[in-house]
Amino acid sequence: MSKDKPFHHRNLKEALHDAALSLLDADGVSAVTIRAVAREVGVSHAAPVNHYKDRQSLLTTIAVQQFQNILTDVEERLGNSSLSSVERIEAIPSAMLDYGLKYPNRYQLLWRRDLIDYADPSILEVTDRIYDWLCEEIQQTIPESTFDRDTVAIALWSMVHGYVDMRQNGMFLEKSDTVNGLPRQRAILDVFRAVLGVN
Amino acid sequence: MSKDKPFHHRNLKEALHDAALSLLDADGVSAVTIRAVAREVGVSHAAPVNHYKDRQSLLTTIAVQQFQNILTDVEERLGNSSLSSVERIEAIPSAMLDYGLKYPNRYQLLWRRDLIDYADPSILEVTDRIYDWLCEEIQQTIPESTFDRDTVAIALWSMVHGYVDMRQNGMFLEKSDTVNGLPRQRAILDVFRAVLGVN
DNA sequence: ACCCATTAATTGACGGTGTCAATATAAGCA
DNA sequence: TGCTTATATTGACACCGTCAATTAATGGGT
Repeated sequence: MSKDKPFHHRNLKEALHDAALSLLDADGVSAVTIRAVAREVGVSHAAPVNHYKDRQSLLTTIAVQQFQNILTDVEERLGNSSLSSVERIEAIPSAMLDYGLKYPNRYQLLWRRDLIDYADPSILEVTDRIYDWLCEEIQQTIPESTFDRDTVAIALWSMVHGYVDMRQNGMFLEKSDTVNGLPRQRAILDVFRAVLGVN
Repeated sequence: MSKDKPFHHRNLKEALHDAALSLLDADGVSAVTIRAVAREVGVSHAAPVNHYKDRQSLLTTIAVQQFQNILTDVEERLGNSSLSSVERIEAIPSAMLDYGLKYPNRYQLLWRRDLIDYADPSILEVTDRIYDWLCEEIQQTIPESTFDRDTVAIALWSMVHGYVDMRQNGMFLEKSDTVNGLPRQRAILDVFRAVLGVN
């Protein structure tokens, strides 16, 4: 051990969070162990307990922050006032698609109910806000649809999530990634435009 | 140790498979450990290695069998000749929905790429056959659609998978489980009927 | 400046896991 | 019978999460 390492780290909590995220991106969620994270930061194996009660607590904190990042991205997209109404509806699906394809390991973590605590109020809050945005935009565009508003929202989000998840599992791999010159994910969204009755 | 227990189990492989499935249903995939399964069958902790190379091998074998069960269910449904064309298309989504809601832990396992080996040829074969059924039925009903056949198939399967997965994660929980007197999953499928252009 | 309560980090232990090597046992066949 | 092979056991190793006991440093009150 280097003699100049101070006993107190001063901001170990953030350092642990960063190290965990880095391990997650590099080697998947199974690599994000309490001990590995501590090792990465250069601290003893039980040090993290002062900042994260247990592994679930650490992973839940990461998930909250990631959902928050997605929400921020969504709100940035919706801040662009030159969008068509259908583009506004697709802001959330597009954000999820982009995020999922860019950070596969993070995306996977977000839906691991055996690892993160969905009862955590802060995670409920941010996912609810994303969902509310989606419903809001749907309501704006199709105020009187043949379909219940929640049904459309759930169907749309489900489709996007299912696509990202299955694709990351290697499903549909033999199918070309592009169809009619467009990426598959674009075609998937086009399918949903038929539901919305807009082009 | 009971003295009458024979050294050789004669069909340990099937016994391990059964025990694993039982643990999976009861306590989730994290409870399906090599040692717990061996314990359940009453055999030493390293006995399973003779029949399953490692944990991934055991879980992959289970996943293959479960996908096979789903395929069998699908083919039984499609054997009913009194179905409308849209009902035929929905045979696979319905089968997945029913399976996912009935066996949440098994369903979760099917999509855990960190636990099962999707490169296994037998798993590719059975998922491909399910996918081919879906494409076949879509082609029968909408031979010339504005959408690529694979796109519709992927979109439909994605929507169903995403719905089951997110619902099991507690998402959409505050939304009523029924809409207009129909279960939510039925409403979701109705949304997709709009895409198919049929009622 | 000192003391002391509080916070933060270390060390060591416990039971659990997967996996491997060495060993023991039984089966099946020549 | 005896030999080969398949199958199961035992024991070890390196991980893991978590906890209790201990040590180190901080910071506020006197």
